Amino acid sequence: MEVADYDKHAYEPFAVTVDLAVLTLRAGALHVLLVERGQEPYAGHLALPGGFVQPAESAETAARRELAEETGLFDVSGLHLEQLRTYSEPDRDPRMRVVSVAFAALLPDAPEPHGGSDAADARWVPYSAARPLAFDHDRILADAHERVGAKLEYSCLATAFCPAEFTLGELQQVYETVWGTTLDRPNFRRKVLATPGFVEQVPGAARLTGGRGKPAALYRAGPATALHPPLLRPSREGRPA
Amino acid sequence: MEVADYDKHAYEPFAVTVDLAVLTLRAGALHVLLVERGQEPYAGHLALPGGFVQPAESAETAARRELAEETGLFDVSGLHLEQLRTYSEPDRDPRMRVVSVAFAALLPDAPEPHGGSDAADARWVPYSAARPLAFDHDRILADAHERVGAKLEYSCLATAFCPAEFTLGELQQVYETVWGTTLDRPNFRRKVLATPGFVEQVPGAARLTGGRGKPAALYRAGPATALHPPLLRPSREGRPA
DNA sequence: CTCTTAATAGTCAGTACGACTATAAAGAGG
DNA sequence: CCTCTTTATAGTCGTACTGACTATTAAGAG
Repeated sequence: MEVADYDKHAYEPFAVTVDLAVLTLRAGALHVLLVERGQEPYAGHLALPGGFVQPAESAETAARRELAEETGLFDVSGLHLEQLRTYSEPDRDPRMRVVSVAFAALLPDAPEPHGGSDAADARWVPYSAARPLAFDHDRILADAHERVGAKLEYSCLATAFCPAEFTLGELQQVYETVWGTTLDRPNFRRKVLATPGFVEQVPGAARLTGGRGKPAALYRAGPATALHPPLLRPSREGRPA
Repeated sequence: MEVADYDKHAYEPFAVTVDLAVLTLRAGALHVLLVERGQEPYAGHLALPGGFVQPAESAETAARRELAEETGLFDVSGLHLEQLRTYSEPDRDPRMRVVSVAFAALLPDAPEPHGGSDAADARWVPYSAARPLAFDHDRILADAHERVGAKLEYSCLATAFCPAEFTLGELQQVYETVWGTTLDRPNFRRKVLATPGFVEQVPGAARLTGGRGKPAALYRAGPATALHPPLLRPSREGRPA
């Protein structure tokens, strides 16, 4: 079949890429993985990592491949990768028509990327210092942040930011950092423990959080994926007067 | 600049399409707009309407254009159109590599589509009778249903299914139909009215819902877009024992 | 005129949540 | 060694929200 006949429409080829908003927590601050562009346009600017989708792979597969290439990680199979949305404005790349499928990825720890061939200069940048980015990546990054913040409310996604075993204080830090708020510690604890399957206590040991204070019990992620009822962000649009 | 040099990757062209899951409520049942395919593959099968993205338009623009063409509607500017996700599995179309950006659209009333040139046979089909569809459209439709059901929980989207003026009973029917549950009427009413900006009462008249019973007050959509706190679906994963 | 239907008003108990206080267990600094 | 600080954990209390109900009102059907 001739492609031009397809469903009575003209067939127009597009370049399809993936863009990755890879988020992690380092030293209590949200960081995003960025690469420095070496070519025009936006040479010297920071941009989200990404690349072309290959002929035989899906956008999800391409996203995992690019993630492995740019971070040097090899266990990309287990981590959380979420399709954000697709950006297709005709002028978003000045050179040609590029449709980009954006993903958000959440990493627990933050190894400094020892770039593969691809990303000699990929590095973690604090979220607050990430702008301005090349192309429409500012918007993609903002959308990723908003999506992750929203998903924390009604899913167990927060554990994706934590190592295999973590304390409730660390889990709370995830919420506080992504939401940019502070939470009441006893209330947070009560809420998390009251949600069946969110976290499970590791029987044996307790960990010293790195320094002072009473050692905290260790937990690992439970089998649940959704939070019922949700853990809502404070403030936003306030209560009815 | 030569496209093959773009960011050290090979440039591969893809066909980019939009697929539309257009939902409405007719006679208390969820319906979806489908077209009958005239060509192979899947000739004679039902499929979601859609088409190619043109060189100068975004996927959102293409979705609105296709929607106008396939339904014969002209006021597509005001209705709710939401990007679902992008489907890019390499073998989703047996003919060629097609990446499709899927949208969910919500229509208030349900005029029988008087097809433009494009969709001589576009028609409303009850959601329960919609499968099997061509390509991976079963999955797209299911994703659209799930997304719409989830958005009803925390957004004011339900009014998009209703005409400009509606009764609380009609609004409740939207929730019940999309969620496939029944809701307690007084509780639903209390919840909706307690959310500021969700609905506003039309001062003058009351409407007879079409037949029996006490006439209901008319409401129109308010300025709010989000529900705080959300209106959660019942059941799902039950309460902790 | 009565029955049915649907809208609206109101009650009540269980639960969740925000704000708060109290206690326990570690390190830091004298 | 003793105390202060820090962090984890336990518990309290009042308000708001929710689910399950009952009651009343206003229409059409027969």
